[in-house]
Amino acid sequence: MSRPTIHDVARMAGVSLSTVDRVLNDREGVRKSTQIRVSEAMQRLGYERNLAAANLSRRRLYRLRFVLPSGSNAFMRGLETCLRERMAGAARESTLIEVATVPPFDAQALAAELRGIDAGQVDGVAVVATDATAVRVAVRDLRARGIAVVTLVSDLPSSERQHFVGIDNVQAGRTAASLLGRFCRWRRGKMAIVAGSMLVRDHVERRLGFEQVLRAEFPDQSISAVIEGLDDQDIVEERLARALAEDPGIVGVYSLGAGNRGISRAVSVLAEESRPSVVVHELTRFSRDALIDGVFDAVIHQDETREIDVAIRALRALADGGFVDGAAERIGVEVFLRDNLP
Amino acid sequence: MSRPTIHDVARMAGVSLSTVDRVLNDREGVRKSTQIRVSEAMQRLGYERNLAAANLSRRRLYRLRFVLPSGSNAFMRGLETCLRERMAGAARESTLIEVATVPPFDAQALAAELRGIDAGQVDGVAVVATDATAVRVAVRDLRARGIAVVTLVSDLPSSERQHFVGIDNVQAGRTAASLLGRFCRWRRGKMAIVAGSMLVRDHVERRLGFEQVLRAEFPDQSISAVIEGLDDQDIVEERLARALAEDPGIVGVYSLGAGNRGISRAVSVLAEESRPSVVVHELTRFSRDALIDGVFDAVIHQDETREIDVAIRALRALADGGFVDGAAERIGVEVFLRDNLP
DNA sequence: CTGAAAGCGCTAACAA
DNA sequence: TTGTTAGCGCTTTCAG
Repeated sequence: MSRPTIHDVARMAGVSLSTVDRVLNDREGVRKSTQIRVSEAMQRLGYERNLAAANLSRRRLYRLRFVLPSGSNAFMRGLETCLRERMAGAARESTLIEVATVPPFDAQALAAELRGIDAGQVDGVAVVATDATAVRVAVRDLRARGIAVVTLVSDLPSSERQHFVGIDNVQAGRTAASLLGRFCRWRRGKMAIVAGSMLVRDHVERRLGFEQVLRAEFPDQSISAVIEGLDDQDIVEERLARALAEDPGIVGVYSLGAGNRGISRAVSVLAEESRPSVVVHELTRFSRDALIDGVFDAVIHQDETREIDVAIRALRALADGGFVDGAAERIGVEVFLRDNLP
Repeated sequence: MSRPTIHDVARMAGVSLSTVDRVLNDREGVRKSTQIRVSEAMQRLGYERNLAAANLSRRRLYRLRFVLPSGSNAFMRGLETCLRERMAGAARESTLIEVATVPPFDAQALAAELRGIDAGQVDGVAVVATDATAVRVAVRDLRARGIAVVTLVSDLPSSERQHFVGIDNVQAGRTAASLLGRFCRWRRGKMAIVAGSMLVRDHVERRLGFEQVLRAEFPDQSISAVIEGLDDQDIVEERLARALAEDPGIVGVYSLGAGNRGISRAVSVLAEESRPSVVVHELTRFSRDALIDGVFDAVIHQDETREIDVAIRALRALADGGFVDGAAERIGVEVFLRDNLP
């Protein structure tokens, strides 16, 4: 037969629909004894609430707010585009998506934005976190106001966010080393790391993973000093070009932050046979082109479409008082070569 | 405000709810002129039907049948497990999932199974196709009976299946070559291909992609004759072991079918320094272990969880007369190293 | 503390 | 050809 409804439960427990509804949503005003009777009836019938019907009746609207860094970072703009593309579909599933942007790396601005979010307007927030105390506090306040919070792409450990939607960055770094180490086996030398800033948690973790694996598995390769490119393509280009010119022993480059255009330019001016192997992060139209042109060897990626979908599902579930299935909603570290591009 | 409902449309068009419902579901019995009036009202209001409400009213149940090969193939068993894990969740979204298995590579058995599916019992079918005319015919009949059909993992080109949920196997082969070519740059030699059977379309495509890239990008490496292992671990082991023993020039192995346990055993008996680089397909607990032990270098994978989810979404959409967003529901060729394992 | 009744947006008899 | 009415499973007043 079909699934039991509150009618079945009501009949079995000998109460009215409203009473079943009360215990179902544990509202107050039910005598302990009847509450038990109803719960037992639910148990026995294996009752499960029909969420669609409940949402229809309630005219439930999930109001979600995404807070992203502004600026030219191609990955973040891609995330935003993807989010906007999801809006129409989400509306059909009664969820309203709004996007707010704040200056990147600016903890105060981010905290202020979060503080401005009203529980009367918003049910859940997904935020690309900047790792700072002010932000942690702001997240706690959101939660205190009953708003669900997940972090996206960049986590905020030991905060009260309920879930993190993003990749394991240590793993990403390890993967980069594993690739670069194998790619460079035929010519020992130095590996150059280009980072945005060692103040950002993701970058530190990626570097850590990279160095772990390179040292353990490819001891013949050494690591040259880290180049800080501040995620700016021009600075990246200039500093990497200088490093490559000064040290012809560099056979591999791992860029773990943004500024792929700078990497590409610095490498492609070299004669083909003296170019290092290159692994970078995030598949964008720029890194894609560089991959196709053979300037980059591999791109480590996180699937932004999936991240958005997971964040939406997670926030909806949390807003309903549910939980997130970590394993099913995991975001994996993806590897792209020229040959498996989407 | 909130979204317009049929009430709004009815009022604007000056008709009753039933009439709106009639044009909405283009049922007959509506005068052309009123049908136009109603459609215009919908246009003007930007009306979109609330699927959840419609399904509630209709007590809609999506009945989906998955048809998979039986046997010990670890990937297929993984698919089945994953499917069974989805059942409970699917039930909550009013979709009933049933699984049927048929002997692998047996087109007649598969066709018979499909022929036995009753439109009164099933709304959509996902099938791991065996490429044969009998199957194509069976698929056409299913469609003729009004049942939605998608192929899963293995496609059935130029059939009437409405969508294919699986990876691009040529791309998978190219990716394998790209990896193996780069991994073996330090020691030229031969690449051994281990296939299940060249009668299976996926395997042919993977081989094609592999050879394309190897020849174009790594002309120093040559390809030794294809070893047919019939997807059986013991046969695979024996034949690969013999090939490796007879030809010490083999520096790379690409296994594009099943039988990973056989590959692993044949390789791991060799001294570490004389082992070839190995790339195989499908992440299972066996290939995973081999990856961790350093016996395999990379695994090309298709995400079965995602495949199941996409197949379910696709079939539901098709059963409602909708369509599948190919780009959004694409299954990518994934690359796993020891370091980015889930 | 508990129940009756109306309604969410849509569909499905049954009349007219 | 069109409209009325009674639900789908759940929530929400408002009485009692």
